Amino acid sequence: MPEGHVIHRLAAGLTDAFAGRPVAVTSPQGRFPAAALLDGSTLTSVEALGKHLFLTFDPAALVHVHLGLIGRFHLGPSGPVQAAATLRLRLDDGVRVAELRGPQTCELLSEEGRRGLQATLGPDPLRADADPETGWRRVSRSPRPIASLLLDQRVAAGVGNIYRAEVLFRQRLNPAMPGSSVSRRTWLRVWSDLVTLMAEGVRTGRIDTVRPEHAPEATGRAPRQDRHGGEVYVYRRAGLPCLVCGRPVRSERAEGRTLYWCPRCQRLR
DNA sequence: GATCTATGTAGAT
DNA sequence: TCTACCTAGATCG
Repeated sequence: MPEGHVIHRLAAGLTDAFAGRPVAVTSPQGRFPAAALLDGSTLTSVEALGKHLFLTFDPAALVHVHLGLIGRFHLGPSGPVQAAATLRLRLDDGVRVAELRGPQTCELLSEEGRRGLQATLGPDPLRADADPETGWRRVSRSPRPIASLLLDQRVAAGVGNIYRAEVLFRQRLNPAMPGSSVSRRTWLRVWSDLVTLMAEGVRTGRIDTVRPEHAPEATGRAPRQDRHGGEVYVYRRAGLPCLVCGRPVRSERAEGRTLYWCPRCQRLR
């Protein structure tokens, strides 16, 4: 489930498990040869920025991980290596292990490389240092639809397809509305909702966006049928009745991603 | 067991 | 706009 909340949870989990401790670093599948250089060094900190994860080691080294669509980083008790052919990176302190499989990126990064990457990312709703005005400048100057802008990591780093669909629904925004038509006040409402929803996602490890008054048990409407790990209004609910108005949720493929919305609750105004 | 699909992104066309 | 990446859970038969 690699939206930003997952990466922040991972950073916290890895920090809890390993920070300040020397770790055995290996790449059982061999596709991260730099593991040998890091082996035995101390993991000093783990930080999340949007969907990117940064592991800092002492002696000085920085590992950059991006899970992509299918990557997994699993934490568990120490034990023998299993399924080595897919195991890109393994951290082991003798008590706990962290195992990375299928990432889009796992690389050593220089400080300069990190700065360059950071420059491509907008504010992260899960970070205290985030400035929503940076995202607003990009939104307000763009003719692109707000649905497209929300997936742009320069607008809001860490937002993925689920949070996009859900925040647009919760704010009753039509996905096609051009960024330049979105008022600053509306953008700040969207931002504030993302901060709330994503922080809750970090806390629980799930994406739950349905307000109590719209929960199926409160309204008697059919519950979500897709098991992706949380209760949502529109994501992957195409054809099912909207939890608020009962109209069928619509979906459309755009820019390679599926967008979900309620044609009634999210009318273009 | 085979097949399908996905919460993402880069690079080719 | 399309495809590759290449894991794993859900679904199909």
